[in-house]
Amino acid sequence: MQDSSSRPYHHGDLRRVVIETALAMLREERNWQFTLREVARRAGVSHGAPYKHFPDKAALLVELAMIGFDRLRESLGAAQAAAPATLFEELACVSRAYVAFGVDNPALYRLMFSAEEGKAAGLHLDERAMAVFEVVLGLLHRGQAAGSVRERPIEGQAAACWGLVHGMTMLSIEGLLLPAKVGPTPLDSALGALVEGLKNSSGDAERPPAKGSR
Amino acid sequence: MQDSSSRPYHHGDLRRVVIETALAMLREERNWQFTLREVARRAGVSHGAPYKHFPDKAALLVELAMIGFDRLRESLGAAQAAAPATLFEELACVSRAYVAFGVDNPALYRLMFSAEEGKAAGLHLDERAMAVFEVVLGLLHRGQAAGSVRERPIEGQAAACWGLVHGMTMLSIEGLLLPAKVGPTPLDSALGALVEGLKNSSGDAERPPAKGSR
DNA sequence: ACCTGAACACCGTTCAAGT
DNA sequence: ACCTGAACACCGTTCAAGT
Repeated sequence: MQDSSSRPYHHGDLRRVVIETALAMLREERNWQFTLREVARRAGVSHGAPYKHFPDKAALLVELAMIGFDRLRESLGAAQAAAPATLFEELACVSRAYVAFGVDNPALYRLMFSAEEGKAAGLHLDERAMAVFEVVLGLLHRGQAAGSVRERPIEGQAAACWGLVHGMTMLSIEGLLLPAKVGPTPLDSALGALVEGLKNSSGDAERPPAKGSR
Repeated sequence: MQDSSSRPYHHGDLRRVVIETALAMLREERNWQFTLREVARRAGVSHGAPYKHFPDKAALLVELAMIGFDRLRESLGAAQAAAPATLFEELACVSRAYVAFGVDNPALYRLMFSAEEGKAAGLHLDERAMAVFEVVLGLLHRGQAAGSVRERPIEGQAAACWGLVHGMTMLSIEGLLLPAKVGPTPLDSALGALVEGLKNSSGDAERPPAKGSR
């Protein structure tokens, strides 16, 4: 803050600049296949400079993915705060916010789920992903406590929610949910069906699902 | 067939060889980021040769994706043929076959949903994807005719199934369905919840979903 | 008609050298 | 401590030239 103008170029904090430039490029394209050299070009540094702050291009990608998960979780939190009282309405709001995040940030969202590393970068990435998962988990947990969600192992139901919403997001991004084929509001239809399955439908909740359990 | 041994090298039908080499490489790695030059190397031709059969690397990728969709649809068909009588058991079998296909062919599966073209290549790719979607659609259609699937717009419910199964497949491939977090059989749990929502549950099927319809 | 090999413009990554 | 610029090995793509 003090002498930030003393050396306007030769860059005070690359790293932040690199990250923000990359995020901007992800916002512009729908592929996350940007080139490290162009990031450097846009940031106004030589193409070797980023290597003082990231060991790898992969390391930068992991960093971006983690930021993406953080932002997604924030989006979900905001949607949750603004949601109506009913638990299933809340679930619907959060789901819509999730899909909207993916559709608004297709390149970033796809990058988040392209891992291909995770090993060398430790499990920090998976941790961030799990933070998103736990939003759903907490929601269903409250629902179960309140008696509106049926009494089944909760992780399976949370996985169902995540899977459904993630799947709808990816299909939307890929442009595969053509209204002609899939109806005007596929997400709401899908949520409707799933909610019907999660709901503790007035009495017959204790009955085991089927006869051929085995 | 006739004089296939007259020129054993200098390649009778590259194109098929290129495609099969690429498929083999997709089977070995979990990224679809193979290099065209290595395909040529493995096929024993110069790196320029493939360009006589594919205008682009992207064109080869589209071709591979179409093959992938065809194989997926075949897998689903086989699972359907071997499935038990109940419609929801059939749905479960098909779903399990779907996820298994993705988990067994992670690179190919991810390639199939990486489009990024679709424009120049015409809509042939989307057509193949829709053939997969229509397996689900047909299944639910029969279920509705038999009265076991509730009377809602069927495309939305089919979209729900596709979204759920696609999402579970991708999360599985990405290794994000950790048993510790998600339970031992997340797919079955998820299917259970969804099926509960699709089912025409003995009488109360005609009731509209909620009061705040608007 | 099909394939080769040099060529071009580009990458990711490294490393001595500058400040 | 941080950045530059040449260098290396590699790509995708093109194109004259071979058979």
